[in-house]
Amino acid sequence: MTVTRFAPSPTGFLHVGNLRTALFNFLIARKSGGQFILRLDDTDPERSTQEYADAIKQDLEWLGIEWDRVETQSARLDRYADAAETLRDIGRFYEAWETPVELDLKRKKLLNMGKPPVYDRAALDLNEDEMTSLRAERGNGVWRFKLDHARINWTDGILGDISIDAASVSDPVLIRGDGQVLYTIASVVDDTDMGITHVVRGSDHVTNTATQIQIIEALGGSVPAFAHHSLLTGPQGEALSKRLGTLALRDLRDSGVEPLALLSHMARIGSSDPIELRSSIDELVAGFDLTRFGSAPTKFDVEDLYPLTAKHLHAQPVSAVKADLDGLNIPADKQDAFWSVARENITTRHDIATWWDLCANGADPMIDDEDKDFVAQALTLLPDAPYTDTSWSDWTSAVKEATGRKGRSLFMPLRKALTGMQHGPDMGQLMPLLQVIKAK
RNA sequence: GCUCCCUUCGUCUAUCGGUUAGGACGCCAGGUUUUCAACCUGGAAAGAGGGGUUCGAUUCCCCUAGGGAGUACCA
Repeated sequence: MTVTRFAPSPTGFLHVGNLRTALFNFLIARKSGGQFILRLDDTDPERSTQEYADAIKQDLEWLGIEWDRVETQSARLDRYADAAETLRDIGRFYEAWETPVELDLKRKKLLNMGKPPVYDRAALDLNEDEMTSLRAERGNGVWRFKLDHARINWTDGILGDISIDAASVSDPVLIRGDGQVLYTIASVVDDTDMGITHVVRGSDHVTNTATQIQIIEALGGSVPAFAHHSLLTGPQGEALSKRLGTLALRDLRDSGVEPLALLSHMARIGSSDPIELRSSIDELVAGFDLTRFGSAPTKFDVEDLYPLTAKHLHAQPVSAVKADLDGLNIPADKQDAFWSVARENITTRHDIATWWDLCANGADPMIDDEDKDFVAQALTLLPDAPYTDTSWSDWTSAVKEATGRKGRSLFMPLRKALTGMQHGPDMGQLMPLLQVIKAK
């Protein structure tokens, strides 16, 4: 059975980049009838918080991305200790005592010589006495996984055949000096234990994947299918990380982006399938195909979400916006009529209020100088509210009769006088809802 | 610096050596509409640069330029 996971660390709010990863894994699982696990990678106690963990769940729930179960790394520390023991037993794990400053120095030295900044494995040459004195002097060292210096190959679900020389990568630190287990091993132990079959993550992880493949093999696990999607960039191709502050899912929600608009966009952007608004998650699942995604960096423009949001809203029945309408104190008997005139003139739900304000409180008239007399004359022919379905046509017919104006020059000045705008809902339908005509 | 990935209309992309280089979104124009939207029709719009290989290169190879990522006792 297909088992996928989304493994955010609860150290911040989810943003569009995270969502893409979550959505891919979710869709793959759903499409094959498999399982989707939400895994909280909280091995870093200094940065992980319960608040962020809760926020992540809320954001996914808002979007309708449902997980089959939640796993938490902090509850699985004994499993990581077991794995560490195994690696020690088979001679693939070694302790090293260089301080961060020393490592930094070594890196710079190699860099200056034009060589890759790879850890030199000096700790491997330590004899028992040296190790004992280092331990006495500096306490516990870090534990590094001893890579097998061969090429690591895999066929990536998106990138195709990848080959990375293990010698170009440092032996990864798996356990810190203070004993804290690091992501690299926690992740592979979890993936193996949880039977993860497909790992889709950002291409910032390709090097991790190379080393993790060796760790999985060393631990006797089976290597899942890996796929690395391209990273999102801003509209100008700039790194998205610079703008992530404004691209948190909760900020998008607050600015009125609709879940299905966001989902429809994120599930297709970067693929050869057209980005179209889907009306349900099931539709998204049905049309999802990982092989259609390219590996080039993908430009993301938050503005693209609004046309989709508008389109989604235009198709919604009044029942879908009941809470919004109630919130504006729109009488129940007027909601149907109001929504049918308002929905095609809004981009987000926030815009609903503008139209209701027009209906309830009227608008400052917009009257061109050359239409002054015409509008004044017309207004004398306009009866007082309430209006009906035929009020607009009755009135405009009377005005036409009295003034001889017709067509656009007849209607537009009247629209502007009543609504203060030259565009908006169908006037015939709007009239019955207008409670105040300020121009009068 | 080193490693990996990448470069086709404004954007996301198709093309497995021979195409009028296709589609979608966006944009523009016309139609329709009292307005906007929607809808219909039409249109503009692309192979980073330079070398090869080949009868023929967007496609294969090399170089250059550019973009993204990694190079942590973060994830």
